[in-house]
Amino acid sequence: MPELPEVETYRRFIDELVVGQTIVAFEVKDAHVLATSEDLLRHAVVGSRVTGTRRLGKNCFLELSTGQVLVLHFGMTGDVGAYRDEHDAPRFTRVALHLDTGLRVAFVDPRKFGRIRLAESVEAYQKAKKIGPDALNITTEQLKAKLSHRKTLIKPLLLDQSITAGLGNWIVDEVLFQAKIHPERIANTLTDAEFEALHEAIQLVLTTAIKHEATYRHFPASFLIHAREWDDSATPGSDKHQFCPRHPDTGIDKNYVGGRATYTCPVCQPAAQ
DNA sequence: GCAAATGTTAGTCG
DNA sequence: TCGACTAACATTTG
Repeated sequence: MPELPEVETYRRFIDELVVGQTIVAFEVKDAHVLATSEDLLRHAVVGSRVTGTRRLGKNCFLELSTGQVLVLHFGMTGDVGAYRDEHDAPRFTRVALHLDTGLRVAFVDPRKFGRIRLAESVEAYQKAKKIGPDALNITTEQLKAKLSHRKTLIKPLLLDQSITAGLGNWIVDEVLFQAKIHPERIANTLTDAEFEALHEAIQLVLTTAIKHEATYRHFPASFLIHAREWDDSATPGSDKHQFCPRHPDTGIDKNYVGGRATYTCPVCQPAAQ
């Protein structure tokens, strides 16, 4: 789940629950998700107050009263939850922050690709990890500057967090569909008009997804996402929602681009020459 | 039982 | 050293 809109939704959830609160315990149920040592994390976090939250791409930050930040990355299957009693802890809770109010905030991650770490600041982390501008803030000019000299496929470039941060697999498919650009187009063949369309589509898809709190089935019917098999309303193998929203007679193609499942409309997104 | 999965990154090869 | 590509990570779900 966690691409930019999900992470923004998690951030808002965390912001409401923990800003102003003091963390009284740092409970580790599975140290696999820790990218900073447990001792160091506990030392930084316990007794600190959370002064604010931030987000950059798919990373969520809790700003601590010590000046440091706790960085949450949710991997492929990360989520957040809140509970009060141990027996209500969500399944796959890996780490829990215990607040002075008695509430516990859970970092939930079945597949354990997510990570929790400590950083000196959001900016330091961004620099160290070479994370590009957030996809909601990048301008058409910046996008063009980073892509127009590249000789490789556009889709893997859009997934590269150092170019712009926050776009994941389904969002890139949706963006390319909305911008009517084939995912295997070579980046340096895009026209100015296509860069404009790309930028506009990024804004459209992200703001729409955040507005619906990343609940896919509430997205407009004009979105390609309804063709993805993991949409609740489309069972694998069925032909429900398998057609282009703009061309009811045209089936959506599924392919692999850069090793990732990729959905396209053959009419809207003509193949690269 | 088998296939697929929303992300990242280390390693390899030119 | 950089760019491009692939495999691997760990586990659940359909």
